Amino acid sequence: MQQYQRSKVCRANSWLVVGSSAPFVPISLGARQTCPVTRTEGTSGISEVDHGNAELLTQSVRGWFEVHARDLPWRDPGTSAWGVLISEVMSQQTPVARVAPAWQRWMAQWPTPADLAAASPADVIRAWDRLGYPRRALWLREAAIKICEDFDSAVPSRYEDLLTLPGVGDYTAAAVAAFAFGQRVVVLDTNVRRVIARSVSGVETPESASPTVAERRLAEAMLPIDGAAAAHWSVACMELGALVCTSRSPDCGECVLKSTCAWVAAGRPAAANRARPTQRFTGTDRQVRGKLMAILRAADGPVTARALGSAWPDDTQRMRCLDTLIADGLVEPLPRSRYRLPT
DNA sequence: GAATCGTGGCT
DNA sequence: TAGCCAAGATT
Repeated sequence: MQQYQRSKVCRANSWLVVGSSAPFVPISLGARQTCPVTRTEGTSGISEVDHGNAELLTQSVRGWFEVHARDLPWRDPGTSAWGVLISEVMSQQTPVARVAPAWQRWMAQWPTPADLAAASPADVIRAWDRLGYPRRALWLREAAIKICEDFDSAVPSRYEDLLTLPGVGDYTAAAVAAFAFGQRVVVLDTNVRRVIARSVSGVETPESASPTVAERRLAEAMLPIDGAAAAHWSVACMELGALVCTSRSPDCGECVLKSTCAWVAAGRPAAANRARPTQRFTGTDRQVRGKLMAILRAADGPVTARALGSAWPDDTQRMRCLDTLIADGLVEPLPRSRYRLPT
């Protein structure tokens, strides 16, 4: 039998109410009375958000974070907005543990946007080392130049301005606005999406590949009113997703939300198998590009086409990859079939 | 929406 | 072992 909890509609957030004429049902059969959200039957819209219970959830995670947060270098209170931006871009699709030492070296070399704006592409590509996706290093340099030209050499604080920087998308713009400037913005990364999907919506993983409008509304409804508190919740939620509520093997027994988690209450049902094309890496252009870049990074000066031949035996694929690297601005072609990192 | 874009650790 | 996964952005 279902126990309905009729959540209170906060008048200040009444715009969140969607389809309020439909009957209320709990978000899942196992949802406890502390589940902060109910849905309207037959829709995916949010009916109501119980802000009291949402606050309990966010407070729990924030309290956990205060005890278990990793000691990452950019979490030093003295870190500049520039440092935050660098940490966020470096952390895109790259494990944080691998980012930390690179971030420290990077910040020592280019402590301000103006410093990086004066660097050469070759310098930033080498400093990027093996973080992966080296285009991010070029975008960061271009962002530094734009910051100097359009924003008086200071990292902009507005989400909309941050979005104009190359390599800065929704997540990174929101993360900088929140973590560097204490603004109340929804920070929806893969960790936050997973934690909310499980603890509130009762499903193992978010349904869609990219955040939906419904997800944003839900995340917005759960966001603490105060900007600093909202940012603290976001970073704490990300940390919980990274350390406890992980994608592959969540440690529910040690989770602060175990007693209120909708997914745990439902018996941790597995997500429906959606046949994703298993993305292999071996033999792809990405691997070849990586090998070519590794040779160019290690070389002091220009490299011959013959030297690059050792990267990959397939001439056609190797040359195709070299062309795309040139098109991306990661490689500079020279006369007599020689190549180098762009100066 | 789907494809593309590095790298290395973990299971 | 081979696949999965990691603080996404761009085209």
